[in-house]
Amino acid sequence: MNIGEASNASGVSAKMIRYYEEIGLIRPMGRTGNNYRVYGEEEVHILRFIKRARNLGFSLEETETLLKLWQDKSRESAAVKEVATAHIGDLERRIAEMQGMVKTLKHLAHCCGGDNRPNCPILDDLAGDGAAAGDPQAPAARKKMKQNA
Amino acid sequence: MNIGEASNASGVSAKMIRYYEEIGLIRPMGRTGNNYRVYGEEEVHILRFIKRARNLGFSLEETETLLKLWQDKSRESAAVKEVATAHIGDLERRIAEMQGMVKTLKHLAHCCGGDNRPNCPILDDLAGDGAAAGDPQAPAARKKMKQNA
DNA sequence: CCTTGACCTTCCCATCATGGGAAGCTCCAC
DNA sequence: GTGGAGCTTCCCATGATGGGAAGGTCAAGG
Repeated sequence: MNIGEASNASGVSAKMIRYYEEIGLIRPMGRTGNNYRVYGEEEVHILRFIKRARNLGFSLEETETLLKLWQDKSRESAAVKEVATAHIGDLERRIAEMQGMVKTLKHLAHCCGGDNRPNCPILDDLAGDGAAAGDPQAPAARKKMKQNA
Repeated sequence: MNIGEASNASGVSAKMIRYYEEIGLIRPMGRTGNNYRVYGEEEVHILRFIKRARNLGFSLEETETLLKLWQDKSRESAAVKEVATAHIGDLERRIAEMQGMVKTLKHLAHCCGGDNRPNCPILDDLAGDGAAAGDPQAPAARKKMKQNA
């Protein structure tokens, strides 16, 4: 099987298959005399595993961990569950963050006339005219900062 | 005001302030004799606007649009609302996608013993042993593909 | 005066996962 | 043998941000 067929069979683009090989996520494939990579059913299975993990939002690093666990017949399912649970937590954090944005935005959009007049509570909020809800944190190290305003 | 003070006052890192200038999001600042950038209250206000927009998840491109609308006193609030509404839609799409992942993952994690035995439904799912839910789409163009399996 | 160190400058590189595209092969069918 | 689809490698781009080096500047304190 050439890379294109492996791609079709797995749903992973040829570009990504080569990339996964490059970063060591999958083993370098054997080559035919013409220097084409050769794939078998097992490789396709692995690629589908990766694809599925990516579809569930796992990073390539997490995917690698899962892949190794999958191939380790003496794994403990607790290890797998831990990766999954951490990922769930991560997703939920991001979801909550985005939901906060949506909530604020919906409120602002609701208050905005959306007509041909310039007056707009959305811009007012962004400009800080109302009480802005957001971390009022300065980002940089800010260790000593000269205070010579 | 130097860049560090503007950073502290706005919550935008100095690095990002320079970057925003580079990509044209903010106008190049005047320099003092020592080649330091100089900021005033107005610039800090703009930076806070940007910061707030970023906190609400707007891309820099959207932020630029909003910034221009903010500075355009003859804008129509409909234009602002449109940007916000589109962004809300985008966020909701992403939230839904992630919620789908969470739902699947929680189910799988729930079914996983999480003990010292190797047997694991999470890996089984990733390996495609069950009916996998995910787009069964091949990614690449796949226009002609030789089919000589 | 000189040192120290906090600040500024520019420039390059890294992230994360993916795609685009060029240049140059091979292979197959016609 | 020709055309075109497929393969190879290599470089570049994305979006937004951070890290860090190399070097200039400024202010305070010895």
